[in-house]
Amino acid sequence: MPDGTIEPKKGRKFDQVLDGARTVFLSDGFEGASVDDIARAAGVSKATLYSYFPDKRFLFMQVAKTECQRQADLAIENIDMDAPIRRVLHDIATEMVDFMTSQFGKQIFRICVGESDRFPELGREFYESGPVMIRGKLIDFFEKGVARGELKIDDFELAAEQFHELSKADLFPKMVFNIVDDFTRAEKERVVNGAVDMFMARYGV
Amino acid sequence: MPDGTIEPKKGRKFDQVLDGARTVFLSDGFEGASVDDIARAAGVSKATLYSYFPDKRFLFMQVAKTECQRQADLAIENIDMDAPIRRVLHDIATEMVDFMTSQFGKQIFRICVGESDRFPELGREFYESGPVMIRGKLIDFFEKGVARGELKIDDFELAAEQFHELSKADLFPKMVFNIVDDFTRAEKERVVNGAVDMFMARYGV
DNA sequence: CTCAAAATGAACTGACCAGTTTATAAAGGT
DNA sequence: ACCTTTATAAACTGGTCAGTTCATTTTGAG
Repeated sequence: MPDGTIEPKKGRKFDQVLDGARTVFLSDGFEGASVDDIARAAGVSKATLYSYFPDKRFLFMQVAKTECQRQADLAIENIDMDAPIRRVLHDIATEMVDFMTSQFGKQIFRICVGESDRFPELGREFYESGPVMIRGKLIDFFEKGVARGELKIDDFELAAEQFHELSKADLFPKMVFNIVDDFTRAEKERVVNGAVDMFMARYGV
Repeated sequence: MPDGTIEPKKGRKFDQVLDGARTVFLSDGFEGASVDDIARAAGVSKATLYSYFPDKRFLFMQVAKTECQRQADLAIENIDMDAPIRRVLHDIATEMVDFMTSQFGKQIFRICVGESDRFPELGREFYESGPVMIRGKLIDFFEKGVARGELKIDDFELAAEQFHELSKADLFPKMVFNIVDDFTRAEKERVVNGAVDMFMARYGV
């Protein structure tokens, strides 16, 4: 039955393998995940898996790349850039915090950091599709603010990085060192509002 | 020749093993380091190693704990807390940046993050002896500033975390994702001064 | 129905590694 | 010199895992 959906890329079970790999890698990390586990999770034989992907590293890179792109696309386009400044900053910071504290955000960060010696290109991949993209969006927004005479910024790049970093205050270390697993909305709001206040105190006119 | 230095703790080669372990763990991570490598690096037989430490995990924890303590002690006591505010903030931020960008700081962070699922207690250990200690010092300092009427702070803990986070802007992601390995003094100064400016804009009277 | 491409499962290879054992050798204090 | 504690080298156990092979089965198109 060759109906509606076109076969996207490679063979029939390509995506199936990718899905299984995503699940297992995300929960066990790179070393922790065995290829047998992945094959089992994907509902596919090991031989089939190896007919699609040359080795474990390649499979891993593929998963990481795909997921990062997906998440970046997802998070970027639901913010009204024309709302009042404090509002926009608040929304962006909230978005970043929510991503960072999500199960996926946490795991992908952990893996990128943990494996970045083994996979130098993985770190770069993540950096480009995460921090760099966010910084770009922030700078665009700052430029509008300056044009409207509501902000005064000399070093745009630094300002963007500062805001990004501020939005992680307190939450990030607790998250990354496994002190706590989840935060309440109130805990996040405290940090987000703190970031907005600080940013406006420094760069508001 | 039982001369000057007293034997500090356990057997003669205890520290020798610890040193070798530190070297190898720091360069290869936990999984990456083989016990044979460690024994070789320590100039000690595997049997000797196992006569001092019950297993690899324990040895690793010992190394991590020792190193964290050493580094924390080292960094804390060369700042003149009674200098002008901006000066003190500048010095503290510089200290933090220098630690973070050091080979050791980078590696220990990478390992703590990468292994924090395998070793939940490791993350906490590092968190307590690093971020928590720094925050404490910062809060002490802020309180003096407020008492002198030079600062105005409502949420001290948040302010400390914000300053800590600000001091890593730009540098931290580049470091942690292996985009760059080293920063010039000027690159660090840019961020440190940015952190001080922002902090004072928000909390200065 | 037929046949070739795709998938299966299970066994297998080769490598690595944590931790143990053993027989042997070096220290070092008394 | 003696004897116990400590160290050594090397072999060995048992386990895991990436990647391969192959004989067999499933699938799906013409």
